Parts: sequence; structure tokens; C-alpha cells
Amino acid sequence: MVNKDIQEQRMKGYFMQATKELLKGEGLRSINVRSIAAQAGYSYATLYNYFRDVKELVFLCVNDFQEECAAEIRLKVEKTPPGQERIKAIAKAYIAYFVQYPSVFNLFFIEKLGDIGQKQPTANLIFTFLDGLCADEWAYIIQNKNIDSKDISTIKLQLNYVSAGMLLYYMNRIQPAGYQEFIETIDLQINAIMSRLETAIS
Amino acid sequence: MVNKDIQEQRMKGYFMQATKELLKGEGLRSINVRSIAAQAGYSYATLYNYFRDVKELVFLCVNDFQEECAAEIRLKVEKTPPGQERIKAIAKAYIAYFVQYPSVFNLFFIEKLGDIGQKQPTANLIFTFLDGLCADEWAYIIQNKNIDSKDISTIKLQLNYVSAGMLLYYMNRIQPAGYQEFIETIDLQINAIMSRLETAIS
DNA sequence: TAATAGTATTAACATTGTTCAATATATTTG
DNA sequence: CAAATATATTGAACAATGTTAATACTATTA
Repeated sequence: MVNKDIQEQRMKGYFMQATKELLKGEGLRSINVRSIAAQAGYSYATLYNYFRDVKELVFLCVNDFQEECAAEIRLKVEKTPPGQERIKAIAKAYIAYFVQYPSVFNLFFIEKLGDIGQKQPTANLIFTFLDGLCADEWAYIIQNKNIDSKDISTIKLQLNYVSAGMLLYYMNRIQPAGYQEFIETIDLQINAIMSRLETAIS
Repeated sequence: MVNKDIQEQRMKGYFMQATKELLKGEGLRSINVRSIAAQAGYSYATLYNYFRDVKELVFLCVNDFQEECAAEIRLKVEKTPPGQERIKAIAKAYIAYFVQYPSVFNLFFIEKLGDIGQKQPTANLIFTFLDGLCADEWAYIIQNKNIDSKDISTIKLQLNYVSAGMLLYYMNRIQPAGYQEFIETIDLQINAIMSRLETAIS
């Protein structure tokens, strides 16, 4: 019965690959059961032999995008000094990734998770993503500075919330209106949040 | 030709009223051209004589919801002392309104504005809404304390971004998982942001 | 090789946004 | 006031989409 599992995984992989290609290429607009199936080289009905519905398929891609995003970020911030500065760099790269791939932003933050099932785990994955990316850096800071852990978790949350908020306004409401202005706002906001580390040292 | 304008405005009003009723009642899920028209007592095709498409109609409701929201908030914060404390209260009431009416949240933050046209004005209205609600209080603070206006605009933005981010995560990603916990997080975050006023006094 | 189980596909349905020609209504004019 | 004209309203129809169910196909096994 192992063959069956392998084949099933392979089939799921084909559809997921197709979904990811469409998402990153044509965008969320263009993706629907028929286009995914066409890209995968199957009929649209075949999809339903492997996924409960199209939402399940689409949300299964979250993992892969997170890995891709994490890899891109790691590369980008390599040369930044660890700790506070690298956290800033990670947050900026995190935001930049979603600006580069608007449909991934939509998938992560906008698209409604359908029925129950894998609901909470996926939602949690998304919520803790930025924190996970910064985990080493926070550990580094805790080791080298003497800061109340309450303050740290407030700052972590603030970074996460401000990032999501800025992305939401920029992607969905074109605010600020230009990319340059957006970048400046990111810089300002992230610096403001991280500067609390100084005043929080006890 | 004035009669014609009056009649047209009246018709628009019927459809907008129907849309608002459905939005606040059944939610965004249940609203579509046919249900709106039925609620208004017309055929779905009639709608297209007054609005370019359904998106235009739906986004025209933003104004009314903002007024309703502003009225609710004003009532709620009346007894709070002006200045810093009232800003906190306004921000909390602002968030609470969207939690109470999830489809208004969707309309304001999630729903894609269609083609160009009234795009930017509506987006701007939404972005500056919280700032507008707090305008008097900020004026009060500037009068009574000596604070760099740069710092104030950073704090304003932060309040706006964190509010949007918290709402986004709570409404779309169930994070935090419980309402009580959500309220506590709001409190924590808003206090943290507003406490910067103290350190910013020059 | 024939029966069976599993897989893939086509056909079909429901829902939605939108357009358009036909119908009903209102307004103007002789 | 009645005919002619303009306007408003409407149901029919189309396209796109998600989903299901019956049918065709393929591979396994007795």
C-alpha cells in the first residue's frame, strides 16, 4: 500500500506546484480550479480526488512559500550584524517579500481559511512566522543585554502588528501612495519600535 | 432637470440602504447583486442603471459606516478625560466597532477596490479615519505638552498600523484565539505606543 | 485473459456578475 | 386628450467559477 501513498503524494505535488506557479506568475486573480488543473496537466475534476476543495490546496502552499521566503531573507541579511540591526533587516526583507509577491500576501493575510480542519495550525504558522525568523536574534539580544522579557514580547508583537498593518494599507489601500514613501515609512516605524529596546534596558 | 437628480439620488439611496442592511445583518458573504436588489425591491438589472458595478455601490457605503462608527465612538469616550487617555479609548472603540461588524471590517480593509475612479479618495478616507477621530485630542496634547511633531506623527502612524494589524490577525487569522486575550493584547499594545509620549516630551 | 478496484474525465448544476433587447412607464407634443 | 417619444425596469441570456455524479479508462490480480 506504500505505492499508493507515494503516487498520491506525487499527484498532490503536481497540483501544488501548478498552484504555486500560477500564484507567483499570474496572481491570485487568475487561479481557479480549471487553470490549476490545466497547469498540472489534469482535468479540473481530478483535483477533487486529492483535495477536499480548492482552499485546502491553496493553503497547503503556505509552507512552501514560507520556506522560500525564509531562504530569501537569510541570504539578504547575512551581512547585517546580529541582534537589533539584523532584526530590522529581517523585518524589512519580510515586508519586501510580500510586496514582491502580492498573491502570497493575499494568501497569508487576506484569503479566508475555509472550514475548520487545518484552520488553526495554518493561521498560527502565519502569525508566528516573523517571530520565528527573528528567534536567533532575540536570543542574542537577551544574552547580551538585560531586558525584561515582558518588554521583549511587547516589542515582538508590535513589530508583527505594524508590519501586517503597513502591508495591509499598502497592498490593499495604496497607502502610502508611492513605493519610495512606503520604504521610508517602514524604516521610520521599525526604527521607532526597535528603539524601545534602549529605553527598556534595566 | 433637478427632479431627475433627486430621483436618481433616491434610487441610489434605496440600493445603498439595502446594501447596508445586508452587510450588517447577513454579512458580506450573503451580499450579491440579486440579494441587494431584492432587499431594495427592484430587479438586479436595475442596479446597473445607477451604479457602474456592484463594487461601486458597496464602497459608497463606506461614508455612512464611518459616520455611524464615529457617532458610536463619540458616545463611548465622552466621559474619558481628553488627551492621551481619550485617544486610547478611541482606538479601542474603533477596533471594537470592526469586531462587532466584521463585514464592515472587510469592506474597509480587505475588499479590493475595483478599477480606478473613486479608488484613491475612498482609500484615503479609510486610512485617515482613525487620525480624524483623534484629531481634537492630538491638538489638545500639542497645546498642553511640548512634543516634537515628528514624534507625534510617528505615534499616530503606529497607532493606525498596529490597530489594522491586530484587527487583520484577529479577524482573518483568529490570533489571538480568544476575545478576552485579544482585548488584553489591544490594551498592552496601545499603552505601549502611547507611553512613548512621555519619553518624547522635550 | 477477464473481473475488479481505483483513477481520470466529461457532463451537468448552482451561483454569481454583467449585458441587452424587450417591455412597461412617464413625458412631451400636436 | 391621444399619439409619439424618451426613459426606466425587467427577464433572458452569457460567461466564469466551484463542485458533484455518472461514465470511461487503466492497472492489478485471480
